[in-house]
Amino acid sequence: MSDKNKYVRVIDASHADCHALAETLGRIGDKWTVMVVGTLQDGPLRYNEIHRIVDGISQRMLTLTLKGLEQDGLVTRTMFPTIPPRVDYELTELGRKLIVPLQGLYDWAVEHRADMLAARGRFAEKQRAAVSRSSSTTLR
Amino acid sequence: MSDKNKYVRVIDASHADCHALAETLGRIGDKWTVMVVGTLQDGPLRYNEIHRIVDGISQRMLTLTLKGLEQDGLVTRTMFPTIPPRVDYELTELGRKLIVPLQGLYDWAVEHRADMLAARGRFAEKQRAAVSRSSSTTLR
DNA sequence: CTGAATCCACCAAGATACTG
DNA sequence: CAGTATCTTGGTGGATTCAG
Repeated sequence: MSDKNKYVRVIDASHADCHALAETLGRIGDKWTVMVVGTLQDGPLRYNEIHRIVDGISQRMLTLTLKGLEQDGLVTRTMFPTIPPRVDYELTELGRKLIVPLQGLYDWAVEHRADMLAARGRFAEKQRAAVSRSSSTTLR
Repeated sequence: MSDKNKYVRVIDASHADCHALAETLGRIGDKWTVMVVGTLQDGPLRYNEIHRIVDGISQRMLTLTLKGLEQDGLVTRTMFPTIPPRVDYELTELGRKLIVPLQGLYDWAVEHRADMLAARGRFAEKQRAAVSRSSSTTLR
């Protein structure tokens, strides 16, 4: 495990392995999954507790997101057949391990968000300049 | 910068900051972005070189993906006004920094993909069991 | 070669209402 | 409380064609 990284210079040797990363991002890279995982990192929560915390998510999307996470073994679903019913969701060991690389990405996002926004601004500027230049040449 | 992490226990303190991560994942978490970044990590490439390597991506999606990456300042676009035209794409410093956290996620994906597939199998099994149970109770 | 433009199919996701 | 069912819609992505 430790000697594995010695020979891995970058993301992967063959680009075929890159599909693994793309596949994983396809699962957790949607709009809600990481936020739900984020709310669960401090301990188990009930359905409506998550619903209140994430705020903005619809019942449908919360249900689908939780089902997807359960399907991938990232959270456990515990049902208490009481009245009223109670369902707890909790990160599994696998889910907690996911938080580590997610943390790395989070740090990157926080640290470089300003750079990205600045780049957006410069890009928009260049776009407007290019448009005005092409329109002036075509109109005359 | 170094003392910042001392007070960050997990992903974030307030859930509001979690939006930064969700926002970033929304940009790079699509089907093609990480694969394009992966192909560019070894050096600059031309449009058609990327097109051949990524294989499966349409011209439209490649163009849109590259434009998005350029917009966010993750790649640079260099145009040579020759005939035939030639355009090089290269990771910026910001883009190369992104590879580090991406590597972490990649390692997680490779290491735990088997676990996820196993969890999928167990989930499908439980689903089928639940369906057959409910159908047998309703039919009798 | 490097795109842009157009058309189209699919589905992800929101709103709403209903159920056990 | 914890979902499911249904409808609707905006956007995403693929195929194809055109252009500089």
